[in-house]
Amino acid sequence: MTQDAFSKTQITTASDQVFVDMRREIVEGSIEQGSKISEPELAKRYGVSRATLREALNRLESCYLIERKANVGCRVVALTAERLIEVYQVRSALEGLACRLAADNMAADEVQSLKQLLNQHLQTQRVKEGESYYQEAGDLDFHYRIIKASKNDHLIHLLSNGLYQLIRMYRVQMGMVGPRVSKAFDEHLAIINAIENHDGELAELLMKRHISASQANIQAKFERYQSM
Amino acid sequence: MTQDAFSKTQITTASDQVFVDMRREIVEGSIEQGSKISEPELAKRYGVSRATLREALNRLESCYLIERKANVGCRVVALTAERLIEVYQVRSALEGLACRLAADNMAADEVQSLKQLLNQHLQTQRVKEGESYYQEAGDLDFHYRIIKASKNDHLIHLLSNGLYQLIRMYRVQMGMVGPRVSKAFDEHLAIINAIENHDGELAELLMKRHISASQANIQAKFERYQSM
DNA sequence: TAACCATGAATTGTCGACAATCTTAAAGAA
DNA sequence: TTCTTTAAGATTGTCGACAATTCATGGTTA
Repeated sequence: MTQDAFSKTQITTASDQVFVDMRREIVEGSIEQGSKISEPELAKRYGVSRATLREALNRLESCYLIERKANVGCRVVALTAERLIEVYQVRSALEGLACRLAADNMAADEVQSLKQLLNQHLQTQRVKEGESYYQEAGDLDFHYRIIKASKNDHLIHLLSNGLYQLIRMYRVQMGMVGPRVSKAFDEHLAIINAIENHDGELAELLMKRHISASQANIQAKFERYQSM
Repeated sequence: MTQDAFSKTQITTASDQVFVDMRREIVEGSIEQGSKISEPELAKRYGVSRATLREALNRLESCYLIERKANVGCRVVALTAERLIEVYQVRSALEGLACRLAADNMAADEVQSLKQLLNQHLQTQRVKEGESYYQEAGDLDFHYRIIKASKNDHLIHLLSNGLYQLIRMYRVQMGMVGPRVSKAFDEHLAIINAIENHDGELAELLMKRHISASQANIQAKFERYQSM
């Protein structure tokens, strides 16, 4: 079944629940990056059998949060500078594409709704000065809307189920809060304008730059983090 | 474990074997596209338990060859025109990126080796006139080398484990053999030249065009196929 | 007739136990 | 000492059975 990263999807089975729980714990760092995973231990902790746990592990592997080796076991993905660059290169290409498609497809009222969302975020931001949660959530929300507007289901799945948890893991564990708030807002605005004008080429370019800026930001933080 | 789509990776476990076997059968159409999958039936057929089979099913889902619904079951992916377009849009973006990175990274001797491979394919092509297998394999080989030359492991995984089996499925089941042989060869050559000159921008552009041409080709075939 | 509800069959999800493999640590040889 | 070998322990892979859910069939009612 397709587990969406953003909207709350229906959780029907026990392995669904374990998957969602573990995903959160890994992204937030409760389960440490790079650490070995013991199946018997985790199965006991979540109160399920190993079969159920392994089902969840398989899905976590699909979204790149853990790595498996046959007859050896699972390990939580390790956050490295190299991987960060790799992931952002892919993200840039895919979200650039999504943005171009959105510019082609998005109807006028959808654009208006997106603009409204952005203004709303700005207001919330002003009120809750310094509070980082809203920024992160707002940013995610903005990107997710554009991704969905691409109307390309395969692309949507690839980004929201495949890449975004890993990206979030870097951001959360690096404690991304930051001075990029207002700048990011301007960039978002420029992207919306390009989409509104159905200028796919420009929208793609702007999105790629926006993501590059985000990468530079997090990368700097990562290097500072590693030198400690 | 990471199952590579091209190079023959070590098969250690029973579910590995089932995964590889089923993958081939799905891609080649022995297991019909869109058909429902019965776990008990297939488990018996492959001579393994359901647990082992389900492990394989999970991996097949990761490379987009089957789709699961909770408490309902699995279904082989259905080949549709819409999905074909979606997949090729993603492929274009990702392989364009790979090609650009390859142009940045590839050493002179690697480029030479790739050129040699291409010439070799041309010769084989001339000898085995009309035989399509070599063309298909040659094309795959060429693309795979460039993908690997990107040196971006995440991208490599995404393409070779994620997208290529699905693309192959379309190509195989549409019976792609065809008049694009010599044209594709010229396009490949132009791409290599751009890479050799470390002109990443051009290499990316040419690769995207090459893939677009390939898409147009298979799409036409698909529409002809569907109208029958 | 058509729509709706039981009931049973079949399928998927989950469990605990066994087999195969890897890891660790101790014992022995160079 | 250091490297190799071996045996015990622990971990993963696989199996068959049970529980929960869905699907198909037939019967009932409007």
